[in-house]
Amino acid sequence: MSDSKNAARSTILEVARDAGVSKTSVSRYLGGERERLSATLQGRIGQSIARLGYRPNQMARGLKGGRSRLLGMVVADIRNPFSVDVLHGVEQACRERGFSLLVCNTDNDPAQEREHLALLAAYRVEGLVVNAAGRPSDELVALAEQGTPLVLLDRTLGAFEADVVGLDNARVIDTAVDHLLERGYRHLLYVSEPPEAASSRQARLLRFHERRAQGDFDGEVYVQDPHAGETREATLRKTLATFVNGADERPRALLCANGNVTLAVAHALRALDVTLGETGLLGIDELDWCALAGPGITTLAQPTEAIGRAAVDSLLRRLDENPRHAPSRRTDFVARLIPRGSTQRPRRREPADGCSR
Amino acid sequence: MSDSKNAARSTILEVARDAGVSKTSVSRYLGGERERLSATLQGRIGQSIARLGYRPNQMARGLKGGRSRLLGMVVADIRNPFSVDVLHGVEQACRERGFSLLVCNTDNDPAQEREHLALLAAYRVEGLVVNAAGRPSDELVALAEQGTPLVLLDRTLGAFEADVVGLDNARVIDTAVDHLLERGYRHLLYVSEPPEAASSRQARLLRFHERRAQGDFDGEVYVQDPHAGETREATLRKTLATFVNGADERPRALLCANGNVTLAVAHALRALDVTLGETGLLGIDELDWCALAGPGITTLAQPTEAIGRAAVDSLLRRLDENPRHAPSRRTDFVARLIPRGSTQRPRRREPADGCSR
DNA sequence: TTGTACGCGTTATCAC
DNA sequence: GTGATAACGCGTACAA
Repeated sequence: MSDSKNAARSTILEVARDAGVSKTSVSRYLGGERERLSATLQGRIGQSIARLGYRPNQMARGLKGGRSRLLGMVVADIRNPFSVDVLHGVEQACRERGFSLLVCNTDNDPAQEREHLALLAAYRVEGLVVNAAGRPSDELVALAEQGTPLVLLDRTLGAFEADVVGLDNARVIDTAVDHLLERGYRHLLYVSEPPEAASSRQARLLRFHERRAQGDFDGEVYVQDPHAGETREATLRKTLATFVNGADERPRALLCANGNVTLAVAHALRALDVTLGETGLLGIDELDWCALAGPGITTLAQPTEAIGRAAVDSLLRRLDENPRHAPSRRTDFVARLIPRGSTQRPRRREPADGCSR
Repeated sequence: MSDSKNAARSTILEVARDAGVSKTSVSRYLGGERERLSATLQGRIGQSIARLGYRPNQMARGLKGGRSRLLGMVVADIRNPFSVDVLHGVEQACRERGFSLLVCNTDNDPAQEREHLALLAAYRVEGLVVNAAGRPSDELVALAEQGTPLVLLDRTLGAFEADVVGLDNARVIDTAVDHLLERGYRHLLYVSEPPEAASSRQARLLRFHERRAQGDFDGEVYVQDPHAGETREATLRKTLATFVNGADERPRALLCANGNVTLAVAHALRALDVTLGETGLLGIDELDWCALAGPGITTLAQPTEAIGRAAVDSLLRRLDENPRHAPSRRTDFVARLIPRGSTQRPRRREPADGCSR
């Protein structure tokens, strides 16, 4: 359109000169005080801005007012669809509230987490959404002590004081167990990733133990090998084989603690040629493909986007508060059951037919 | 450890005072000129930094030197696993090269793309990895003209001059078609999202047309309804039903242009109770669950992380170049075939057995 | 209604 | 070796 030269970034001063006004007027024009300027000036300034393709420098802006308009998010595993969905919610909420989001992925590595937190601190983010692995790092504690509002996603961090947004973990286990019992399964194997690393895993596991203690069903627990690779797959497969082919007569079902586990278990069961439904399978976390595997995998869907939005809400609320050290809040969500074929026991029990669908 | 008060962020000046030195010395200490300081000073400064928990303000840093050490990435759809994998590669490469990454998701919305680009410009990112939807926005052109190095991911943008990193689209179609032909399929349906929005889609589609013109097989093309929802599913299902149950005797196969299409097609085929393998299915893009659906879905896996890293490499290389307007480079990658059951035609052809596996 | 002057935290350029 | 001082681009009292 205009003859925008291949010039470098222009500054507010250049705009001012071009329009024949002072920096202040330009600044006001940009800062929402447009009404206080005469129509003449507004026109001239607007023109100059357009002609020069001027963009205010957010760095300088943040430097002055101390408000970076930046929020940070630390994600433990960006390749986990659940995390991405939550991230998506966080992102949208940020945009709506006029903040930008700096996203960091730690790949579940404490070292990377430290590094990223330092970075976010360096950019003076005004708040932080953290989906952390393991114990709170020093960096995180330091940030909290400096008064940076913090929201923990999904996992609490020991005695660490901070707002938490996540699932009602006891309730999700209850829903899962109830569904399985209702469908007639009486011998359950709960498969989880190592619970040490995340409080939500602990909470779910704990509840499973509690329910088992009530005596409605036989219950076992298998904690996955933390080291990825062939070995893990093999051990899982072996464990599942033992469970599935167990001697007892009670209908058996698997309960997967999260989406990753569901994926791994589904692979293992497939390798073992297990018929889903006959052996029950229920996974926490809904995934794109759950309807596609065998007769469909029953899941408990978390309201992922809502969780993300709630995290931002919680953050901004705290940003507005004066006594920054108000008691920490906890926001719990409830998962929604999506019943599919994997928890539908076959009517007749005639194993003669080799057909596995 | 130390008595870190709940104080606000400390500045370089405070550190200087605390250590009884000048800001300059502190700045040198941090800026890699540590050797030029006496051991005494180094000690004092180090202590003070630790005691005050000092972190340099990246905003101020960027303001002065003009180097934000920030790279930007615009992702068209963060919920697409392919995008996330590439992002993961970009992220790692950034870290290794000492840059931070500002990630923006546009949800394929040009308005959001504009907004995000403006934001990235405001933060003075030194380079941009763009996975854009549709035509180049003014914002993008403006950024390019200002000399911000740009790398386009997967899609070129018309006549727009910029480095491009992506797949060799002709080759991936060749590999796909060759595999299907080799497996005996002779009637192919190519399913794609609307090609207008992305050059890579166009390139693949074009190549499919070219191959069909060679006469080795019957070929049809179905372009998905761009509007998501029930209607799209229904039309897709109907189209596939017509194709699969077609009168001709030639073995039929579906070729899906990308991961999203594969997912949609898999759902539709399932609803239609189509036996995979008998009707072939091959998808571009590898997904977590491809081994789980029916007999497994054959895919062509893109080297996603490598693509991400290559994008950053290309970016940084251009950052170092003096004649910023060097001819634009193109980096092409090759997809890897992962054969599974969905392209394995059954040996015997006895439709009497109702078993679908 | 408009302009001047200062400070935000940092680095770079000088002097000492 | 070390330290004062001037930018960097912007917002904002304050003065006019």
